[in-house]
Amino acid sequence: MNFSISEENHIKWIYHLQQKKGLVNTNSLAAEMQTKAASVTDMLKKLKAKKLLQYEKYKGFKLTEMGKKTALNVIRKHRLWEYFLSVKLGFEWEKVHAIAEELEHISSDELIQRLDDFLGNPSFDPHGDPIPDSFGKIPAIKQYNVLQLPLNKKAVVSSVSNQSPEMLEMLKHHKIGIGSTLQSLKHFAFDGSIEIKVLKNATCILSEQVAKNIFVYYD
Amino acid sequence: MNFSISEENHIKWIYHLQQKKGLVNTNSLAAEMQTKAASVTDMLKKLKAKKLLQYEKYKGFKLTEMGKKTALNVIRKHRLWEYFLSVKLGFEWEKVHAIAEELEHISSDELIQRLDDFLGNPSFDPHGDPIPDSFGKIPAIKQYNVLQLPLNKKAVVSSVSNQSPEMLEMLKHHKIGIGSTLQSLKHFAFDGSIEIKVLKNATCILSEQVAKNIFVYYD
DNA sequence: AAATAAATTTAGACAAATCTAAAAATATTT
DNA sequence: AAATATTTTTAGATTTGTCTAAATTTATTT
Ligand SMILES: [Mn+2]
Ligand SMILES: [Mn+2]
Ligand SMILES: [Mn+2]
Ligand SMILES: [Mn+2]
Repeated sequence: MNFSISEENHIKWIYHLQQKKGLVNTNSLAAEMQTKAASVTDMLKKLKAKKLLQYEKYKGFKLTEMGKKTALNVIRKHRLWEYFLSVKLGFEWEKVHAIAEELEHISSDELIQRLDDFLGNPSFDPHGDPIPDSFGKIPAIKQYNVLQLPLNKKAVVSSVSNQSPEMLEMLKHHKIGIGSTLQSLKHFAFDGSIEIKVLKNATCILSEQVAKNIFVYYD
Repeated sequence: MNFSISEENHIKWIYHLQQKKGLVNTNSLAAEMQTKAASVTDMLKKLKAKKLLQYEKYKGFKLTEMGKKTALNVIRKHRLWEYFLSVKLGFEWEKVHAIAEELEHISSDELIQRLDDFLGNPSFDPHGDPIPDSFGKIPAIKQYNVLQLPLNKKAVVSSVSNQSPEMLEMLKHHKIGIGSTLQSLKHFAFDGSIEIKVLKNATCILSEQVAKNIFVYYD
């Protein structure tokens, strides 16, 4: 089934708030989406009619299985596009969200499947959030700070928690980016710095201050 | 200024029909866009109010300079996305148009600039249509059939006029695609076939039947 | 120059998505 | 348990984009 942009946005936000707060109510959804409670009520009725939502008036609401599946598909598209914008087009991380907010509503399933493959089936978006697969399954992969990484274990950079220009300059210099594979080679007790090998590139030293912002995963 | 999806689609079609037929009228625009004449009239008034169109009722209409610029920007986005879908994601050519019809309405200018650079600033979309630059200028580059290409001149593949699976199989085998650089080395009078070198790849022979479908450009 | 045909516009309706203001239901306080 | 506050829903309006059917204008024939 195909849903409107507004329907998709509502479903997605209900999902996010359900995850974060356990339950959602009309006012908090309206606040989050920068709309009015009356508009939310209108949409709730529509989503109920489309069987995306269990809803009894005045009693609250929550997504049906189909609603969840729909939400996860929008989230999947959002995060894949964010990864594309960041890794392929070189966008700064704070700019990708607004653009992905539009791109997530492009409807072609084949587009998303091909994009996913083109990107190398990434597990996390540039903010470190997991990317659901085409079944809506969220990868059960843990992220680690690079400082916690076992020595010599190959791991993939999934996110960086500081995206200042200074940090970007440094990462660029070392040819480290989201999706880079690296190995931790040695920890130095003297200053907490670590030596890492960036696969297909050189070995380098990262200060503790830098390293604590870099997160990786491995299987 | 930002325009709605419907406004952008109308502007784009008026531009196309203006180019092809010299002038556009209400009925032909309605037919082309699969809508009704009355709906077109409504939109014409809106576009006039936004100064995209010169329009006097019953007298006809045509785009203003600003209207043309807007149309060319939508066309630029459409064709860059088509190139992306075809060359980067490997879509068959007949599928890219429908998806680009949605993607062309994503509003970020920076996105398009970065996409253009990421794609290597292509001059033609996969159908051989020229891609306007960010000023709306259409490249004054001529395309040639590969059979007409001067010997040893390096040229870039811009389009292929037959996109059957059999043709695709053959091109894939020779590692020829949109954006490939090649040189024509020799013409054989016996059967009209040509020997070409695909840069960074091997030399190969193309039958006249294949070659007549391949178009290239050079500067 | 009428008469007729074709193209275009208007009038009025409808669906989607939103809003404000008022009413109704539920929750919290006294 | 009343009174009050909060939350949610309804009623009715607005904007955008579309439609059908009728009216109007322009073009083409007789
Ligand atoms: Mn969105
Ligand atoms: Mn994100
Ligand atoms: Mn379109
Ligand atoms: Mn095209």
